[in-house]
Amino acid sequence: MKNMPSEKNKKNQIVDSDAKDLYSIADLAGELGISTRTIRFYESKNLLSPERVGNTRVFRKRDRARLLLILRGKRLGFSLRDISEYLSLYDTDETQAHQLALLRTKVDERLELLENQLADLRTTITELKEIRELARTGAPDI
Amino acid sequence: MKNMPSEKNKKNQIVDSDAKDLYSIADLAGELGISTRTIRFYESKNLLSPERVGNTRVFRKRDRARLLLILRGKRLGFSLRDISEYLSLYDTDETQAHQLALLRTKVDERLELLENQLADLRTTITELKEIRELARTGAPDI
DNA sequence: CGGCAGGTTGACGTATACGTCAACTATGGT
DNA sequence: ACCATAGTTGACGTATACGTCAACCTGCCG
Repeated sequence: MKNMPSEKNKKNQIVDSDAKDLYSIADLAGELGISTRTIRFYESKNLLSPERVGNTRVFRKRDRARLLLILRGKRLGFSLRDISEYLSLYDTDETQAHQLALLRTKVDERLELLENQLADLRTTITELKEIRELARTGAPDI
Repeated sequence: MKNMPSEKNKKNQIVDSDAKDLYSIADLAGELGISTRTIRFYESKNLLSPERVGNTRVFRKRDRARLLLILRGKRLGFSLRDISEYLSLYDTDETQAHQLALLRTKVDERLELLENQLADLRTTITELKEIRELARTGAPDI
């Protein structure tokens, strides 16, 4: 992932998120270190549905909280599609029973994938160490 | 007062003010038949204080209600300065006692002014009728 | 390697907002 | 007539938002 323009971040670091209840797209992008372009992209993927005042998006606290969830999900390695499914349950299931079940399923899947990758990586490292040891002791050609 | 561009009104006539709680400057201008320029002018006269989301004004229902009061005051012939004084009391006096007293004072002043103008107009009309009668009967030159 | 999918970003034309500096209109007073 | 005031409006340069159409980057798979 590429770095965002630093002047944009610098411009918005004074945003006091605790006191505000309305945010522009530039406010959120600057605060969270993503581009306005990315926020609009997420909306096009139905991850976000901010209000429009005139033609301009206006975000409420709950939109900001939702965006924070999206970013956290991404950091944990979930796809936007997974996150979207999760959030659509968040939107509709007041008891959150199905939401928790889905979350466990997704987390299990993700853990399994990461553990497989970890095992692969360990295997690769072990094999490389073995090859290095053979090269050092002058053992048979590989 | 000049007419506003009719295409602007036409564009915004579908605004459902009862359901919304946030308005853009163009929303309000279109709905109320004034220009965005005039709304910004009122703000510069401290008659209005809308929120900013980013650099953009966002108006809440109470801002809209306040703007309606301003326009009503103007229709009754009050100056913007009078209206501003009235509204500043509206902002600070929860019991509205001073507000009502000031309103009565302002209305009395306005009525007195209008009644004086009415008396002047009646006098002028009476004098013109007298001159017309003299011209018709051939009485002494004026 | 190439292809694909996911995710992000860029280019760009259009629209609207903004603030500043004036200009215009109407009214009243001298 | 001129001047002052109140109220509105215009011109204009700047900034940012918007949506559309691509392009780019990364990782994975065959």
